[in-house]
Amino acid sequence: MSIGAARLREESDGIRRGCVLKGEDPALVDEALVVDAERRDLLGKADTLRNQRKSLSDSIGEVIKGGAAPNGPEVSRLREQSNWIGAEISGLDARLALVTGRLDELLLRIPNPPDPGIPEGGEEASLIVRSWGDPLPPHLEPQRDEHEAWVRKPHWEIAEALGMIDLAAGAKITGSGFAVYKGAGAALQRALIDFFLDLHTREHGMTEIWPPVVVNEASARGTGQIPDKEDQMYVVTRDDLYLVPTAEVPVTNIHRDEIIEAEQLPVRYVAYSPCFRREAGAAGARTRGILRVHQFDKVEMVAFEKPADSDATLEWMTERAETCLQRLGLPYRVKLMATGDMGFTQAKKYDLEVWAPGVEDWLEVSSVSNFRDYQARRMSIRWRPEPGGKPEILHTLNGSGLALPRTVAAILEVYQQPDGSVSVPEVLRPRLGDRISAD
RNA sequence: GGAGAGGUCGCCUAGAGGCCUAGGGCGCGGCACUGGAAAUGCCGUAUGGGGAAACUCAUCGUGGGUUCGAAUCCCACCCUCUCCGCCA
Repeated sequence: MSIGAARLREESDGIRRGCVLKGEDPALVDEALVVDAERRDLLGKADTLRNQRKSLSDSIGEVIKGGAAPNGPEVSRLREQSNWIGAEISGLDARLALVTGRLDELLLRIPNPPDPGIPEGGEEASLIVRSWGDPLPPHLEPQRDEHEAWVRKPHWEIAEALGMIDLAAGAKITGSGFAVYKGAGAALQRALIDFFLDLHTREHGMTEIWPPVVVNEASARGTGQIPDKEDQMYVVTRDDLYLVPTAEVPVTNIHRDEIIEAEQLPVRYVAYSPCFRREAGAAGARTRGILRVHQFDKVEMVAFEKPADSDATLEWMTERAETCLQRLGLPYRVKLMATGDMGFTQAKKYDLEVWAPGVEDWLEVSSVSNFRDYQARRMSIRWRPEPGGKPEILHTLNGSGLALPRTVAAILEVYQQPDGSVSVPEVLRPRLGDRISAD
């Protein structure tokens, strides 16, 4: 994904400022402008030469049709001229390929400018915009319930006691960071996926997608996993395929290189998929248990919108993710990410953090982003504002709704009971029964 | 995996080195005819790049090659269909 060359020329000041806000070097913009100018210059020259060669070729045809010998002096003279122009074109093409490659490379390093009005700064500047539910204030007696005076356990202890998650088995089968879900643990996964998909399709009107979880290079490139986050992905080298790190990759690529008619918009998908992430170098207290694993499950929302609608859709999509947590009765807060705290490719992003009273921490369970035209440009996903009119790049958004492991962690910690069992959130009871207990 | 056929404009199809700046049909849009419509006729109808514009360049699955010149010939790959093999 990237800024387009045309936009670079038209909005260079804003893009420079975006670089500063996201901690990138604004000089990239000027460098890219220079390379772009060179590219257009070369393009013009090569086009003119091609035009000349075409005329020459045509006249060779004419002359031969007029009776000249194909190997006679007249034809040979024209052929020679054409060859000479051809050599020039080859030279220009070679330089053009070089310059275009250089431009692409520069454009890829220019971040999507943040929307106006987003708090400036790093993580500390990110803003809690609202919260829901009533978590125990972490700074007051976090580990004790004042009525029953029992110690809240972290989810890995609960899960182990109830035989729901077997990390050791996962490590044996595959390696560290792969979990085996068992019994009620497995059923909980299935129930949550089912619940989220039903909610988003039946009540939120999204279209369910069940995508491939292995994708080709073009798809990985389309959503920007290549070259940006290559180290994050598992690669099937024998077939040049990639295990998806999120359903965003296959689902967004559904419409790569397509023009969507205005009346089809908005297109809103929801997809469950397992997600595979190498998480190279990640380890530590906040990754314990199932908080950060190499394979996890997630239900992802993906939207294709008219540019004028993407602001509203970001809010809508965030609320749809919040609905998941509300129905599950899990207290959470919504964080508006500051300019330096969001990713390279997002224009605006909200994180949903659920309160996990056992580990006394806020866990990120959803991230909802508006990419504006940044992602769609690279994938050439367009829409047609006027029937028969010129296609324009549309806007894409996506958001988790929700990621399972941390949701499971929060459910276990919030709904744990003094006797070691876990009561099942109301909405899951039709699928799971009232209670998960050891026997 | 093996053998064969094929991938051309939104869809169907013509096209077999220069007449392709890709023809025809369907669909779609406009206009004419009409009281209104059907039918009919005329015109228009891909995408991207460059250019103020006129215009120009690229793209006939993708990438290479041959040639003065490639939708057309050669090579590799991808995809679809049929048959065979294998198989949840």
